[in-house]
Amino acid sequence: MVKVTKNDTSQEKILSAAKKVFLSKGMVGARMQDIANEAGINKALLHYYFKDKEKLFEMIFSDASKQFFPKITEIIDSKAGLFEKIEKFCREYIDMLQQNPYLPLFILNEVNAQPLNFKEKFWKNREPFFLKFSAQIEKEIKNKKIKSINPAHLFVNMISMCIFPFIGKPLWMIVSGMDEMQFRYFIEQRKKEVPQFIIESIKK
Amino acid sequence: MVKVTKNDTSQEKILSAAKKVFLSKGMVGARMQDIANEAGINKALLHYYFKDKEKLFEMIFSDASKQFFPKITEIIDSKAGLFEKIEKFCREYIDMLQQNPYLPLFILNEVNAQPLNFKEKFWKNREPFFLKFSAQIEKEIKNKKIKSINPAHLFVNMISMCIFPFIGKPLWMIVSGMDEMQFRYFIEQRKKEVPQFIIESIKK
DNA sequence: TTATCTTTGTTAACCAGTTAGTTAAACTAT
DNA sequence: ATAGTTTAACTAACTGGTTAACAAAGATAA
Repeated sequence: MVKVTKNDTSQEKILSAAKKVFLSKGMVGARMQDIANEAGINKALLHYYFKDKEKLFEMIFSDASKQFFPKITEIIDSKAGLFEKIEKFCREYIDMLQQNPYLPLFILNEVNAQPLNFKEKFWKNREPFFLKFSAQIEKEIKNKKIKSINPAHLFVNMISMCIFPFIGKPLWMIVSGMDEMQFRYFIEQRKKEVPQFIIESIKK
Repeated sequence: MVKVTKNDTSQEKILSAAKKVFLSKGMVGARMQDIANEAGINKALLHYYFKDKEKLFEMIFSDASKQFFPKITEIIDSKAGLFEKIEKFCREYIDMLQQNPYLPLFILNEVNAQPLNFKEKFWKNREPFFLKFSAQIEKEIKNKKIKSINPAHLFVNMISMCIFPFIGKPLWMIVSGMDEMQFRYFIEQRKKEVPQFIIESIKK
C-alpha cells in the first residue's frame, strides 16, 4: 500500500499557510500566529524553520514574483506574430491570474511599500524585457501592418486590462451586482474580449 | 492686512496628516503616533477630536470615496455623445488621479479588506451607475455607429487603462526605467492616448 | 478693574492588549 | 541514548487608547 495523502512536512505546511495568509493580508496585516494556526502548528516552529517574519515573507514574495513576472517575459519574448502574441499573452496571463487572484494586489502593494527593496532584491541585472516587444511593434508600424502607436502605451494598456479586474474585483462585484459565478464568466470572456479589443484598435 | 497663512486648527492639521498617512500606508499600516507626529501634536489629542482610529479612518475614507466615485458617475451620466464622453472621462479622471495618485490603491485595498463594510456604509441605495452608459452603448451599436461590444467590458477596459498605471507606478518606473518627470509626461500622454485607443477599437 | 469660575485645548505619563521572537523542556522515531 | 521535532510559557517592544493634570481664554460677578 502506497502512502496515501502522506502528510506534508511541517516546512511545506508552513509555506503553504504563509502564502495564503500573506497574499490575502499583506506583510503588515499578516500575523505569525495566523500562519501558525493555518498551518496547524505552534508559532515557535515558524521561527525554527524560518528565522523571522521578514525571511518567511521574502520566501513567499520571491515565489509570487516568479509567477507574476516570468510569465510576461516568456510570452512577450517568444517569436510569434504580434497579434498571435497579444492573444496568447492575454489568454494565458488572465488564466494564471484566475488561479492566483490575490497575486496582483499582493505584488503591487509590496512593491509600492518598498520600491527600493524590490529593485535591489528582485530586479537586479534584468534587462528591460519589453524592449523586444517594443521593437516588434515599431517594425509592424514601419511595415504599415498596424496603426502608429507608442509601444509603451500599448503594453501598459494590455497589462492594465488583464490585471486590473482582479485588483478591482470586490468593488466591481458590488458596483455591477455580479456574484462569484458571473464574475468568473466575465473573466472567462475577457480572455477573448481583451485581445480582440486591442487588435481592433491597432489593426489597419 | 489679511491674515497671512493663518495656522490651521489642530483638527485641520490632524485630518490633513491622517489623510497623508492613511493613503500611503493603509488602515493596518498606519500608526496613530505617525499621524500625531505628522500633525505636530500629541497623540492623545487625536482621540480628543476623533474617538478612535476607526472613526478617523472612516472620515478619511469617506472623503477619498467622494473623490474616487462621483467623478465617474458625473461624467458617465452627462448627456454628451459617446466618443466625447469617453474623451472627457479619460482626460478628467486621469487628471484627478494625477493630483491624487495614492487614491486608487488606497480605495481598492480597503474595499478588498472589508467588502461588506464598504457596501453597507458607502454603497447603500446607489443605483448601478453604469446602466445609463450601458444603454447609450447599446443604442450606438443598434444604430450601427460603433462595433458590437459588451458594455461591461468596454467600461472595465476604460477604467482599467485610466486607473491601473497609478497602481502600478512604482513597478512600472523600475521596469521601464522612467524617472518621475518621464512618468508624469507618460501619464500626460495617456489623457489622449487612452480615449483614442478605445475609440479606434469601437468605431466603424 | 479684578477675582473667580467654566469651557476648551493640550500634554506627559500610564495602561492593557497584542506582537514578534526566545527558551528550555518534552516528545518521538530510530 | 540521541538527534531531530514540537511545544508551552515567557519576554521585550509596540500599539491603541485613557487619565489626570495643566494651560489658555473667555465668561461672570464683585
